Amino acid sequence: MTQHPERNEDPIKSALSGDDGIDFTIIELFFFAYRDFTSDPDQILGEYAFGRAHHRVLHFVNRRPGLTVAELLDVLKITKQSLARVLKQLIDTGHIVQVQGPRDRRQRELYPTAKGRGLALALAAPQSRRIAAALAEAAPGDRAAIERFLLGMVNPEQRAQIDDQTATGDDRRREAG
Amino acid sequence: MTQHPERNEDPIKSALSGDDGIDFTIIELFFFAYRDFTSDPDQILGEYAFGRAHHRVLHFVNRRPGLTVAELLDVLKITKQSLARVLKQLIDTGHIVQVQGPRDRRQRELYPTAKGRGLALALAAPQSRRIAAALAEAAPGDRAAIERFLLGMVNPEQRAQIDDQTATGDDRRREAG
DNA sequence: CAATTTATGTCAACAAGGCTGACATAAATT
DNA sequence: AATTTATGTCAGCCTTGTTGACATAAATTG
Repeated sequence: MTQHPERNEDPIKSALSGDDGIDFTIIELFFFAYRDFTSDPDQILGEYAFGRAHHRVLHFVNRRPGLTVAELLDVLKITKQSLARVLKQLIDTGHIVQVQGPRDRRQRELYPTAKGRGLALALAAPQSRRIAAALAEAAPGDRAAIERFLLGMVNPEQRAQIDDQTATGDDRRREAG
Repeated sequence: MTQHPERNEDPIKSALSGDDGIDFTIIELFFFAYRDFTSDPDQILGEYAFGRAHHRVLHFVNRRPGLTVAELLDVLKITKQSLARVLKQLIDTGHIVQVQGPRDRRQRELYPTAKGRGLALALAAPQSRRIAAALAEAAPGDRAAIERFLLGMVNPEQRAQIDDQTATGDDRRREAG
């Protein structure tokens, strides 16, 4: 009985902890890890007057060249208008080009240019280095466990999409890990 | 020689993949995992007209009751003004109370109220469930590997801060796997 | 062929939550 | 007494998300 009954306005002095049945350790680690992970490309983006929104668009256009605007909206889960602004800037600055869809000429297939590819690689490099450093201390087999965990954190409906994506010409080092 | 020399404006048709020396698999998994992880509390927050900024403040005030405004700014890595807006709302709605610092009376120690504690728990619950589900398929020892990895993703200077935090009355289940 | 649906683009307006810079106050420190 | 520190607050700006409405061209359907 360390806790007295308290009025609603009273300060609670005890820390919320894992004892409350909530996995605060991983909740918090995930928060800090992602915060620093996304901070890596920010300096580079600043030089181009771009933000994280540009980074995400550039990333997925490089990962899935030829994807349509509708597909990109679905991956990013943002609205058309939010995408339009940053996409326009990326096109105007020559990082991305639009190609009329071959089957359906209403569609606009999005491709990176050499410039866009270069920037995407430059942005991903420090993130990849951070990951490599974090994995350097890991035991063999940890990579697979970490990938399983991260995939398990994704909404089930979305997992197939990611599997497709990563299976399409992706990281062969997973096998060699 | 599948690639011809290209002009800068030409579309690049090949997908960026792990072959480029970048760990795109984990970069992307991390993106999707975090996106869905943060989406969990959003419905609840909507009912209170709160956003993720409120969630973060509420979370850390519950995890470290009595922390000062300056300490909170340091943890969140945002500016005083950004914090002021959401903190004021959380105080006005009775989720957080300020207590004059006992040693230094300029300081404002931040504490959750019963209401604020309740909301913090409600917000963390679906996130914890998601983590538990992702870990359910994991092998024994995977949790430790995942925690090491996530901690390894955090900037080294910040790690001590997190260690302190999670060591202070935190998740004992780490021992029990 | 005409009507409808679809993929995209665009305009206007708005909100959340970051940011900076400036200034005020009270309390601690020198 | 002067300075520094912790906090609060005002004004204004930017990015990136939102909604709703409308335009166009192309595909699809009746």
